[in-house]
Amino acid sequence: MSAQHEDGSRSERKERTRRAILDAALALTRGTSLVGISLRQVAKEVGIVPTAFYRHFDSVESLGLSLVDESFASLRELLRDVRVRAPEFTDLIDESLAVVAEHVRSHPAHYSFIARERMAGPERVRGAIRHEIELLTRELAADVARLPGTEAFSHLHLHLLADLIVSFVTTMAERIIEEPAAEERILDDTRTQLRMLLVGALNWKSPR
Amino acid sequence: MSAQHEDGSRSERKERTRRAILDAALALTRGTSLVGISLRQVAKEVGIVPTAFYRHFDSVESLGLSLVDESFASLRELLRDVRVRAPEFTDLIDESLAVVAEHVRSHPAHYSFIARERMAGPERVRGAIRHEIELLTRELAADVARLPGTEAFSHLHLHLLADLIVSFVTTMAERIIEEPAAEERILDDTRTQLRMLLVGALNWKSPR
DNA sequence: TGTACATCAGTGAACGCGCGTTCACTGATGTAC
DNA sequence: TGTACATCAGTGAACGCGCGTTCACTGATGTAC
Repeated sequence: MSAQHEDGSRSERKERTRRAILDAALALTRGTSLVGISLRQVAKEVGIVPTAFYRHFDSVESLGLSLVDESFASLRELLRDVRVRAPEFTDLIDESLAVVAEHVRSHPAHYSFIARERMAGPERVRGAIRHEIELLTRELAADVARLPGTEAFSHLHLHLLADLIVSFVTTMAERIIEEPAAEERILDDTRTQLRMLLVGALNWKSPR
Repeated sequence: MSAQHEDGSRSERKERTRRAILDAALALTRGTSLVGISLRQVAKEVGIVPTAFYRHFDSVESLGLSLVDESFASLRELLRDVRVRAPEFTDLIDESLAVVAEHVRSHPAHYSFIARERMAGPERVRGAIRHEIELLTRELAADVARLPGTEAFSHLHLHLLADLIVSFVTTMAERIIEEPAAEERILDDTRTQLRMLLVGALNWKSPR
């Protein structure tokens, strides 16, 4: 009856419990924040005794830091996908957004976790998210620099454009998560907005 | 020594306590969320006994709804300011942003409250914020429709442009709150980004 | 292959603490006459 | 203006509950010989 009677080696079973803890935290924070849930709620959801939690994480906060790592691993995967597939796109904006929407659909918990904890999470979690977004923006700026039409952009302006795109995609992801049934409309709207933006940006020349 | 010995009529003193509760909640949620604080913490901060809280609010959640009302009253005031002063602006973007920055500086707690609770607050608080943002976006769309250069915009595209501007200003406000010392740089960056956007939007013609 | 021992994920009792909420109360302020 | 009563913001004791964390433990799995 006890957990020890399940399949797998000891380390496999430990990893499975760790996974269950991470998933339980993602589920429980839906509609609240890490600061609004307890270690005991997580343990109960997983089906372990509260003290067993400490075999995997020091605290709910350090569990949160692991979720930040995971979520950004999935975002990097997204960026890699777009980068690899971009050369074959006939409409860069349209098809890039479709890839984003697909990722949001397959990792909704990660995207909404980041959206929530970015502003309201424990201090160290907020710091980790801020840092990861900064890295991601820099990666994206390097990608944008390879697009035709951006030759006249200064380093700063490339960064600002990348930053704009990140905030667009963030907003779109938040909206899809909030109202998944409206995904198509949200995609249409964001596409229009990005076109509005890029028509401007690509006619732009950095001063001096 | 007791609270009853302070100045003012009974209703004035009640209002003063109510104000102190609202302010205490704004202070305590800095860096967390309404879901991360307790009624007892608020009462302790104000200097009243926990049960006295109920003379003013049913729960921390309904206190949150009052804070949403307050915060959006301050945002509407901002919008009115910009609207009234816009005709005399020589540079619309530049001077509108300066007004926003000024408001963020004078009501930082309200802006950061909205930024935090928008994604992570109690369900009804999130709903109230979503609703207020929708109303604000509609107001802004009506303002934008009066600008020269927007004649070719459809109703939907006016709304999308207004929505873009709201998300820009939101992002800028979040950044100023996060790093008040960098206000000047953040303003410069946002100004550039808005120009990038508006150069595009004003060259835009709504299809059909 | 079998045995003896080490490891360690998960258990369960116990702790002191802060929580939201109830209730009957106090005493200054407000009001009616 | 003075008196008698009503109102009501704030008090303080009490409640049962879930919290994070400690500790000694159990017993299946892993390892060394």
